[in-house]
Amino acid sequence: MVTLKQIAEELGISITTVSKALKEYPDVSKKTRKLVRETAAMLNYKPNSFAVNLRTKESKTIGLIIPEIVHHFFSSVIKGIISQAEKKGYLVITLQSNESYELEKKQIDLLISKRVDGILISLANGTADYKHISEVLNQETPLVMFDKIAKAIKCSKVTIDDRKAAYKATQYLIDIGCKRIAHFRGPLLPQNSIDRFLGYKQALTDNNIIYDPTLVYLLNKMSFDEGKFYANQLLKDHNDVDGIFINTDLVAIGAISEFNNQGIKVPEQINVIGFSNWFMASVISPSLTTINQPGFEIGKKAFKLLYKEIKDRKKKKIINYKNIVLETDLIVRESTV
Amino acid sequence: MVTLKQIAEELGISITTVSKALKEYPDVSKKTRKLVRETAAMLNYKPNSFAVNLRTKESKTIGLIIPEIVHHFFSSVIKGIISQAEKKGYLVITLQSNESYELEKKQIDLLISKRVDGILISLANGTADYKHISEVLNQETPLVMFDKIAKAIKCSKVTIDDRKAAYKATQYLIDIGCKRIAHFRGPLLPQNSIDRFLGYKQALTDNNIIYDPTLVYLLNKMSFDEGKFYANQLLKDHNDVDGIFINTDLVAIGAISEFNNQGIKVPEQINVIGFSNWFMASVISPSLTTINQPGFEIGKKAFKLLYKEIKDRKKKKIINYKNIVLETDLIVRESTV
DNA sequence: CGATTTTCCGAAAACGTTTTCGATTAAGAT
DNA sequence: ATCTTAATCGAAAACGTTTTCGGAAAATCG
Repeated sequence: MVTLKQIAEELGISITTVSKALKEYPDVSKKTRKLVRETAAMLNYKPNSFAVNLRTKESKTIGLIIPEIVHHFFSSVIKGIISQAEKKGYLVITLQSNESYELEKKQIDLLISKRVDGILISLANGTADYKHISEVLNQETPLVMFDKIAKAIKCSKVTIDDRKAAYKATQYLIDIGCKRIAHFRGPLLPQNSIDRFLGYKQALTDNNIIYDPTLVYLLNKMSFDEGKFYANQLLKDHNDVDGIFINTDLVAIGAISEFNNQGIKVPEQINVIGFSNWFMASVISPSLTTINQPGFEIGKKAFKLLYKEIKDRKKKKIINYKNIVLETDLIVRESTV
Repeated sequence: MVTLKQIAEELGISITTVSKALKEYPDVSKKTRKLVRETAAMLNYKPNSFAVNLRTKESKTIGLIIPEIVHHFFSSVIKGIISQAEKKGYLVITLQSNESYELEKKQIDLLISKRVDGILISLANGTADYKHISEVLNQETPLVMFDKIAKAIKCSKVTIDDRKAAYKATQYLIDIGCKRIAHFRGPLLPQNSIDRFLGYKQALTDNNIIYDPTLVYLLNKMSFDEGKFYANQLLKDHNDVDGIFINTDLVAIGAISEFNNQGIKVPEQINVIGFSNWFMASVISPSLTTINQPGFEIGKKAFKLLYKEIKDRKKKKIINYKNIVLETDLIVRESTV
């Protein structure tokens, strides 16, 4: 591995001059600059990033913690983050919390130890207290949250308006004539499922439909099988339901599968709307009407915010945290009339 | 940020002793070791990894280059790699080549510049020459390939036996009574689609079924829509096909969708087998019979090989490259009788 | 031609570790 | 008491870069 020293010896000049020449300092003559550049290229010189890091105190690396990698939405986010980071010369270290608070804590520690320049995180479902996050903030390490956030923490965030999106979905069901609209909701944590439930409820009351709690089913694992299970349950409990807004595409697909099996026609007998717009939703039949959750965009925006904060901190600027809320679209497909 | 120096001053001993105490050197007394440990903990000391890297010449970080992140198989691989790496104290930097040779080259350069301890890579479809890979190997940087590999390169590899898997799939179609079996194959690069085609062909001839080239369709983008398109084409060209082995689940799902639309019963009229076992395959209807490509396992094994090579190189051991070929299973579902 | 400015270069310190090797002290042996 | 050995510590070099600051040489000016 060739070093500045070797280039210096090769040319009979000092290390200092070589270093400055390569960084285009104005106080080294154009002639030597060129000379240094050429021999550096010839020797295939690559700066030792360990030394650079030590000297400059930054690694041009950020950490990313997500609950689950094998997941259409999150992998889209990762892609958005990485694509944007690469443009700015940043590399990203990805970690998976597996929805576990304990792991999340360890991983934050790991990243801090590695001295990443910043952290991007979507909280695990299991995370209820935020000491580990506060510590990061105290250490002056930039951090931005996305999707599954903690409202109480003072930092930049990028999310969608779950409540509004859910409202939009429910309103659509109402608009196409549904009178009895059920909802499969998620657990009490994270906030997202609460907001989606609230949006659903709000849409009902705004349209003078009385909210019936028995039409709301609380799922825990949010799996395909749970979708099937509760679809079956729903059919037993209520024979008059004509529309259903479901917290997650995967569950919705499970429900549709169950409806198919039982000979219930979607959308003729029951209209189904999912949430997230997983790729899957477009290829099943009937294809699923759903809310598009722009993962790639969320990732890009999250990185941009983090990048700005890193830069601002370096310039000792005061940083004002932003709260970006991305728009969601209702994507109408075959599961609604 | 607290350093060794600060701990040393706090205790009135030398930096050397502090460092050695923390690393449990036997030449520092148990008493001081304990003392140092305690004050280090009290001051919340975290070694500066930049300095450690510089000194030890290793970063405990590996690079990972994959063609596409938003992809069930690859994200499973990532998960496998990260989970295993974490256990061994390694962090992983993920990059996406987007199936582009140029990008792949740049990213390899980037990782080398960052001085990762090793590289894991699945080649882009666009890569035909391997100079960039050879360079890595020349630099003595451990590298292992997985899934989309270059047979010509001397390094460890982990793959599945595409040919055998395809043979298995085709044989199954024959076993359940199919007489006219079509195949949707992938492009000429990477090797995988060739091998799968070869496996298909072999199974036919081994069963005394004459190979009919008009039953093989070469797709390029391997998309859902292409699946639909060629399914339609197949129906026009041949009315006697009773089974089809398709290179990729996504295409297979497209084909099934087209068959559904045209009122062709799967599996009664046409049996369909896919490849990869994307999650999607289990939730569509009819659910898809397919070959399970164990992404998570591939990732784990790939990291383990890389890890071993990193260790061996440090010990100046001679390294013998391994070629791990993982078993695949045929997962029978509703798309075959 | 002397004075002043500009241009160009390099010495040296610093970043925070790790590790070698020699020094000092304490303990044990004679 | 002296000598040997073991136990404990620290000085210093090294990893490869960046950057400050001062100095020498060259160019400009009066």
